[in-house]
Amino acid sequence: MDQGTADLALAIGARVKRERQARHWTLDQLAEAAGVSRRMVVNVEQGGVNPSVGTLLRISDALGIGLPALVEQPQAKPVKVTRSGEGAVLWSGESGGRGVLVAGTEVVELWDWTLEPGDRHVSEAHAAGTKELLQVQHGTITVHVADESNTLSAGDALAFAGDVAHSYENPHTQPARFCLAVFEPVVGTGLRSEAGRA
Amino acid sequence: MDQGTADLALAIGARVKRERQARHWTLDQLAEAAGVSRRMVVNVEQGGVNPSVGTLLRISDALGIGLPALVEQPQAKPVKVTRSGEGAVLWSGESGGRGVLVAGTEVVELWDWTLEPGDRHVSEAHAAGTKELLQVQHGTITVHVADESNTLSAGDALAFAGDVAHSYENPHTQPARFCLAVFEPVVGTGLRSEAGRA
DNA sequence: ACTGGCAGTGCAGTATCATGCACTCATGGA
DNA sequence: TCCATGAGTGCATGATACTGCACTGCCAGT
Repeated sequence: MDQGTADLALAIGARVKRERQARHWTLDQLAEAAGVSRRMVVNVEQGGVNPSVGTLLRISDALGIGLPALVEQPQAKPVKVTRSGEGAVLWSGESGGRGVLVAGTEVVELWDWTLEPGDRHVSEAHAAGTKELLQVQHGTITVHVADESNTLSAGDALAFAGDVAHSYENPHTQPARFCLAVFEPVVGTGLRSEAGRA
Repeated sequence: MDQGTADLALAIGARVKRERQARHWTLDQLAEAAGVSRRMVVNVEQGGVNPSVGTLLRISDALGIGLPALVEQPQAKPVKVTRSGEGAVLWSGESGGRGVLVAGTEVVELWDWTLEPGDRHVSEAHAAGTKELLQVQHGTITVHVADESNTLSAGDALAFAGDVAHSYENPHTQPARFCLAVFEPVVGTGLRSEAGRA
């Protein structure tokens, strides 16, 4: 392993370890979630090996971060100004479904959504960097994110980037309810570092 | 090599070949510039192998494009589904209550908490700036933050700073359940970068 | 002391990445 | 026709990524 590869391996390892610990995951949990051996997770975290992209892909997948983010060389990123995001909008469907903002601070919001059968809520893309996390409490909903649709039943959860157009839909015959956490990065004041296109 | 890895290998190969041909380089030229064997360049271009990051680093270096640009997934999938029962259990009480991480990204986590009668979970103070938002789905819980205690019933919600010691408790006779969103600001070394969205 | 649970190491075995060489095939120019 | 150049293949070989297991050390709880 040459010098450049060794540096990269160390940087990757530091990121993996950091992300794993931020989630309070053990080595075993990450290993199982990623489908690689625990031994390999240790090796990668310590930068002691030159892993294949397949291995890194599985790890980055399990962590929910992009592979490019994992392999970025440590260097200053260009600062990108993001557009202003629209405020959260209360919504109600014609069948009685509604989205209610139940708690919020400047950067995080927690919503309680009820979708009656047939209800559908379409959301514009939010500010860049917005993340949404939801978990279904009962019923079944379908979430569309960027050409992709995911059907979720009670207990299922979903994490996705809210900076693309997305929608929630209840195409079934039973009412559905889910909680939704939205994180919008602060724009205007803070500098937000975004991975720049090379 | 699994399916995801194979797809990625093909995408990488296509990019390498395109970049090489755009420069009117022969296989030998790229191989020598990158310091890898010509045989390996061919294999990578055809997506027939699962190369190590070291190899890809040398190739991306020779081509003058960044490694992240090479490994970007064709259609980035910033969506992660957690199926019911798949979440990592952070805490479980002796009566059967538990806290399960159902969805999370780098900065936000969504938890599904169940507190059986008598259950009590005490949390250390998190990093400065941490915010927690929760809403009770059913039952009644008492949340202690700093010196203050709040009793919440179904539908009630609470937002508070998580950077002080706090605890969740169910001193009643019915099981309780609530969803909890945690936002942890990143105060680290500045190593963190945001995943570039494709 | 005696349990877990987690982080990390050591080692043997297997899969495969990666190399070097020899070869075919196609193109094009003298 | 002969020769040169570049793309791509088949194969034997060495290096190492990756796995699984056993093990140590550490810490918290009882």
